[in-house]
Amino acid sequence: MKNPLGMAVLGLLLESPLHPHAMAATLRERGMDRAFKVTTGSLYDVVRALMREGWIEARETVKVGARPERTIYQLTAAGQEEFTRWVDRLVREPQAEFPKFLSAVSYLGALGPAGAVEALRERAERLRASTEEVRREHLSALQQVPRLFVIEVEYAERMAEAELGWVEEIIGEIESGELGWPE
Amino acid sequence: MKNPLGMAVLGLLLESPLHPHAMAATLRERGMDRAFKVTTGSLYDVVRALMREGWIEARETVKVGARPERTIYQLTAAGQEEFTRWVDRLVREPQAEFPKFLSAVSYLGALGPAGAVEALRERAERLRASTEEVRREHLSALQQVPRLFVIEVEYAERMAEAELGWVEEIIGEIESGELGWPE
DNA sequence: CTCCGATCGCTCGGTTCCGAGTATTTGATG
DNA sequence: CATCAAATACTCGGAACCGAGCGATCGGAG
Repeated sequence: MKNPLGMAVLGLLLESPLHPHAMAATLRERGMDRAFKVTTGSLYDVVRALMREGWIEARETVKVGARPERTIYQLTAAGQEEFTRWVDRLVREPQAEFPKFLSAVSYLGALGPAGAVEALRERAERLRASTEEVRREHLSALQQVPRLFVIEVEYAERMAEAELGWVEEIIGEIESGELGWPE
Repeated sequence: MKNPLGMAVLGLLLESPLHPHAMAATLRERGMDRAFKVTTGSLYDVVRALMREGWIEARETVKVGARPERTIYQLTAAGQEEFTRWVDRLVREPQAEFPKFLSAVSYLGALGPAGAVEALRERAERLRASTEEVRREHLSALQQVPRLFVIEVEYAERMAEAELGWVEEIIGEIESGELGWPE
């Protein structure tokens, strides 16, 4: 049980029992698919794993018309505890992450000064566009729910700003020649 | 071919032909295992995939004593091109990433104000310790190689600082009551 | 010279991931 | 009322991932 989507499922079931499809729909509605990778295949795997661990249980299986059955799951007492432990652990312990940009920057030299500037500029542009959109949605979300419920967006925005700042700075240093280009 | 480890392999082979085990060793020596997830199993899978794509080729298979054979791989012309394209693409196009902390922050509310502060404090502490260590290694690396070759560490440090700053700020806002705790 | 731990180099196979596919129903449109 | 896109709900199997394990060699301590 390492997939954070499992945590998201527990978090949702804390509110009310749901069937997997509804979980995915709810996560997307609330924009939580920015924080959790919500893919249908993984979702059903994760739900099965949560069952194995005894953190959730099937409540009923409903059949409406000739559609596929919906199995509705609910949290167990163990699942409630686990949810809190899970959140706590992930907040407490920084995990080694491997963002793709970090990999790419390791080989920035391969692009040559001009190529690097060009590519970084485009990244900066895209970064500005997407944070602009996030900010807009964030603002409108704040009209409807308390700040604590969308606090992760503040974190995401802050990190995006930091990245953008760094990218712009490096562009400047390449252009000014301050960042030497050996070999 | 999505695994960034493939890009790392191409990057290494740009310098000289190597066998997989040597690739892993080199990546670790240079501290690149902070930017790439280097696991032996995946490495051999990735090398096979690069072969399939025609970006690398087996150069020779050497047998020393009764040890397992070492197959030495080298870059093809197509592989060289692909390497640059790969770096360029990852620099240009921000990818949706799902850091675990972002997931956890989405459910920060579950910890309650006191629990959240406690957990965030510990994270801050660990963050400070690990960045301190990275900074030390970075400084000593700079004595030996040009800045461009370890530029990714500057990025990592910047991002770590941003995260730490945010965490400390939120701790403050929880304690001051500025961040309300509904429900 | 004989252990023993470290290093060398790779394979194996169980898990996890995940998108394409399937099959139905609902709702809107002309 | 016929049609078609969107929503409903899940299954399936190939691909990717990755750590434990394996069998050998080397270097040094006693």
